[in-house]
Amino acid sequence: MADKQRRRPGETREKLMSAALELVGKGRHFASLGIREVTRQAGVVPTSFYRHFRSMDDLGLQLVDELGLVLRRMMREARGNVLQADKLIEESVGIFVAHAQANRSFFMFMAQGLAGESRAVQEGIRSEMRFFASELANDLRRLRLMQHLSDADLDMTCDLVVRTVAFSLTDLLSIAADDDYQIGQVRKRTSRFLQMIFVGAGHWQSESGTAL
Amino acid sequence: MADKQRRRPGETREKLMSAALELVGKGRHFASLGIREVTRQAGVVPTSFYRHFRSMDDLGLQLVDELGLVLRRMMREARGNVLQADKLIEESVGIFVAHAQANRSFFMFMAQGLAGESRAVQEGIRSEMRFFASELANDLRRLRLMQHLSDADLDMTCDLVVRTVAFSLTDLLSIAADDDYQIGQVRKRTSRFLQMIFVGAGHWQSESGTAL
DNA sequence: GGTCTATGTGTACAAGTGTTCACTAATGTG
DNA sequence: CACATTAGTGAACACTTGTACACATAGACC
Repeated sequence: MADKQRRRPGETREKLMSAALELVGKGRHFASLGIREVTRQAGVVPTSFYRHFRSMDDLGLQLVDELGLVLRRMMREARGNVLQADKLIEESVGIFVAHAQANRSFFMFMAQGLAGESRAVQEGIRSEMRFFASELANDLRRLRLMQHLSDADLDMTCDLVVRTVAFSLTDLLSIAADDDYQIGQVRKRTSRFLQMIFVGAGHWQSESGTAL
Repeated sequence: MADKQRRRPGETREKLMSAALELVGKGRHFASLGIREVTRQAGVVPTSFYRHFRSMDDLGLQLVDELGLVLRRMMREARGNVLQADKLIEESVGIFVAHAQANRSFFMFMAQGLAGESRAVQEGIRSEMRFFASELANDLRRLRLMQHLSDADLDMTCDLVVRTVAFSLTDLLSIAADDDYQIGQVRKRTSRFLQMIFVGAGHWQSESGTAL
């Protein structure tokens, strides 16, 4: 008979969230997942779902929270590894790509959620991105970079940077996970995007009312 | 009795595609739509679906084709209205926003498809964006702008521009369709993004190996 | 030890799903 | 006009779906 043992508290909850991520990782879209499908993937009986989540949207929201942790880990590593700016951009993009590869499903979920079905998930991810951008702005201030920019302009720049990197996700996740050549291409292209943005930021204010 | 009259050829096909778009416009995600649901919305019997599409993915692909037409119309209008560059960026962004508002569902479908479930749809949309970017590059060449950039660098710049605008879609579509103030905000922010990119492009090459 | 709560299980059901089949009417082509 | 093709219909199928209910057990607390 199936055992009704109580395992580690929250174990089933994690299994359900992982199961959803696994399905997303396999190419499914989160919006198309059903409760039964997720519980099946998790090896749990359907009714268990309701012990932890009220709906799939609820599960999505909790995934966003975990996504926040993943992003924060990534930020911490980036801050540790690129203290003195030299190849700052390449390093950061490299770390981003590495994390995106290591947590492919999570980042797929993020990319999906930006235009997803649940308004709340959408707003959650957007909010994570805002936070990320504001942290980036703080780091640049701390490193005394781009000091000629007003706070608002610096925020805008960082917003643009974060968006650009986020968009690279769709490139990154659309190629095979082990296609190192293409991954390198994405990394190079993303780096150049950011370089161009920073060149623009470096020359901002002074001519923000130029032609074109 | 239900009439089995044959209407205008392709009428049901259009009704089905419109129905899918309507559902997307109502906030649903394309990946979560079912055949029965779409046919119901179209006011057609489920079996009719198979007369025109082999699956929902197929319908999605045909929507991408139509999306291409919408984008081309937009390009044509932009080319007509901003011939001599002055407020080029603001004008173009304005036209984009206007079209996005007028074809909200279409652009929602586009935003969803970028990280959607169907690989083919994904690739189709990406391909439309590439085309758009290359057309933009041609226009800039024609206007003798950014002539100091190599072809590759110009292509990269236009790619970045198109991505930035595309990302604005998620902003635009997440706010109410009649919230003119917020729409204005998005337009302004997008314009400034593009300005910064073009400032960067304007100062490229000369210092592409700078610090940072 | 008794009781409460949280977490697990199995069964059940009505509703919705994708797809197949046989049938019918309108249209285009000879 | 005859006829093949196209585009519509309704009924039926075997599954899957979300959710409700009753029940079991482990651990926490008194």
